[in-house]
Amino acid sequence: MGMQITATQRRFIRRWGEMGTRWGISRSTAMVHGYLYLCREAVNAEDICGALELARSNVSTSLKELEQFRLVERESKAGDRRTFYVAVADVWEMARRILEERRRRETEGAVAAVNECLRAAKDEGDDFTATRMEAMQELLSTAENVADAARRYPTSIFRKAALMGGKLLGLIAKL
Amino acid sequence: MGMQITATQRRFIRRWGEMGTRWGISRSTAMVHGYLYLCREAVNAEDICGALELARSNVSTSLKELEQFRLVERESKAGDRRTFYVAVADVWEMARRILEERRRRETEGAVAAVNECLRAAKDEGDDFTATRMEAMQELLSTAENVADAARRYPTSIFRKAALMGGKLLGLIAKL
DNA sequence: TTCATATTTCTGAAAAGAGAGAAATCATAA
DNA sequence: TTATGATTTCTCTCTTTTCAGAAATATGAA
Repeated sequence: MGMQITATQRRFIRRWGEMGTRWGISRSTAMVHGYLYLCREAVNAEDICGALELARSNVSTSLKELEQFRLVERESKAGDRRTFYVAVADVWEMARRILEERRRRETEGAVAAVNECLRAAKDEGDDFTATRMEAMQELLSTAENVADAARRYPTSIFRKAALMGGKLLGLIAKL
Repeated sequence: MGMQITATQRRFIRRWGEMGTRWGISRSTAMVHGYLYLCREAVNAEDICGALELARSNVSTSLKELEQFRLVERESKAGDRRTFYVAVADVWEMARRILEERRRRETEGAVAAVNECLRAAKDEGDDFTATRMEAMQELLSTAENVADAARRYPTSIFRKAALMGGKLLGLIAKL
């Protein structure tokens, strides 16, 4: 008994899928996420196929990716061998997890790679190049440190910080 | 007289290009940027072609995209009709501009689209859907507000904030 | 204006990515 | 353990993106 979606929900999901493509997430994956976000209770993969008219395999792959992002959670019902899925409902937690996973994918190995080049440039006595690479290196590792620190705090802080917006920046400026 | 690149620089540029693809920037575009970042002085398009072995057209398109990101600036030399290019040298300013342009591309029109769906859901009396869409809407518009605020502050603040890292979050937690 | 050269846009081919369906694997009730 | 059905992986096709080369356009000196 999968949720049958209304035209409005379909429109939202389609939009969400469209946005996903611009975020480096496949359209199907983002649509599956959009659907789950609009579901009241956990649904199984078959339900998703029915509602979104996607191939079963595609839904499977999408769910796997969403689990990597930690945007959906599995659930099992007694006497039912199928897996059910729910989306993280809190949008701030959602945003945080998306950003965290993206950061991970996008800077994975970068620090090490730049470091390697940096050492080579230094060995060759190419000061200018070394300086530039050093700056890049500092940026990348700071980004990693910030992400690490961020992981240790509850979502509520980010919500607070975001809602303070400019005021917070003004505060920092005075430090 | 374009700069001839060393093996180390080539390695760095190749890496940078690779990273670019994960950031939704084409390999060539990221490579052109990497090259400019390692240049001491402004270079022209032909130089870039020579150093990176890319088609002239490709370099042209890449430079145009980099200008959209505001990562490179044009320069003209007296008695030379060609255009010369330099990359923004400060990595923090660079990061800020990349994030700003990405944010713009990735949330462009999203608030309006979600708002439209939200109104429809409300009209239909679908409270659950409306609530979820409202939350999403709040998130997206807050993101836009933060970005707007961020644009008004100098780069130095972000560097400061990033280097404070976890300490800053701890501070906010106490507010 | 004309010529020479710098730059951009157009076009098509090659590479990468997405997604459907089939085949294989895995898990659980009996 | 076996049978049944859920899930994942594989493969092939279709779509999208990237990028080289050609054609068109723009710019500036004479």
